[in-house]
Amino acid sequence: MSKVKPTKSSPGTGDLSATADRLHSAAIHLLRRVRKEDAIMAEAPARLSALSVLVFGGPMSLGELAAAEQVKPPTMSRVVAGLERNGLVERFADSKDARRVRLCATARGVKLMKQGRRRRIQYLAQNLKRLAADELEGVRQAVEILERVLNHWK
Amino acid sequence: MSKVKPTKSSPGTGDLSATADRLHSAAIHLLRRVRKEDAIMAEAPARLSALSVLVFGGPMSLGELAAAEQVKPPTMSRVVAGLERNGLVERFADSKDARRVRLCATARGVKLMKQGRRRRIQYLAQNLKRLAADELEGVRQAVEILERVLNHWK
DNA sequence: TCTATATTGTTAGCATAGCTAACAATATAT
DNA sequence: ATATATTGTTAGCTATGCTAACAATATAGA
Repeated sequence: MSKVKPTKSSPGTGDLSATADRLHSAAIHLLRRVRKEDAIMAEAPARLSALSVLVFGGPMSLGELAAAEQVKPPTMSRVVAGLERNGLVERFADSKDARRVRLCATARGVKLMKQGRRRRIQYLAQNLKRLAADELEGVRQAVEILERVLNHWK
Repeated sequence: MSKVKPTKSSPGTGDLSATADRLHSAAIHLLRRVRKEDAIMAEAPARLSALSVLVFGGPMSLGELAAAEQVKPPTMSRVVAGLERNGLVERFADSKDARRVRLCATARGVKLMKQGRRRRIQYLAQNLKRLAADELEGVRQAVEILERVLNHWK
């Protein structure tokens, strides 16, 4: 996008602006690519993301899952309905509170996530080949930084 | 997320898998946050992204814009229709080829993009404050690496 | 030239995914 | 016992992705 020449000392506003824009744009395009790969799994991105939380985070209620995915309950309600229809998630009654629903990934759901993981390995490995080892390390560190920032976001 | 124990030899596979997953997840959550900010502008993400390409890349045809945004022409057709309805983009006839449409950002469209940029500066600046200068630099370099990878993606 | 093919963009129709508003069912507090 | 709060669903809106089918225009070939 913008050709920001390393403007002198202070990591200045212009630099930050460019980084913000480019990070935004990179995220958009990265997700578009990954979506094309995930299409083979016949599950849409929001579903895969929610399923991932259930598989790696363990069973939880609908509200908790919605909070984890930062969407409103009605949205998650429909996402879960789709996952349930496809046999990837099961609902159980909460013994303590009849309003709540306990959501669990099924064996098939877990299997699908593992397949997706394998697919992403292949996909990324194929496309990160031209990266030097230290560049890959740079990406890895940046992801950690981003996670930290996102977790403490205001 | 996943507890991938570094499975045997090849230095990368488990690590690469985790990086892939976390990068994917970080991108999803980053966009969700940014979308909440952009909501104030009353323009949806795909529109802002397309408008950004027009503002910073100059006028182009619908097909070119679709290619730049990696979506199919019908999708971009509707995105542009929305931008046009809101007075952010104008269409002009191509003098050489009556099938083609020349898309231009209006003054209002340019202004909106600049406001959005300013907003993102504030937004990111606010949330990157706790990053050390070298961490911020790390993010910046990682964005460059990602851009390069995305540009040469297969 | 006339005709066949290719390109460019639109429209229609489908699915996913976000939202708010309004509701039912259940828990909790007064 | 009644009022209020919480949890989740349903209905209905918008936006964004897709494919298929079409119209309009350009281009290539007989």
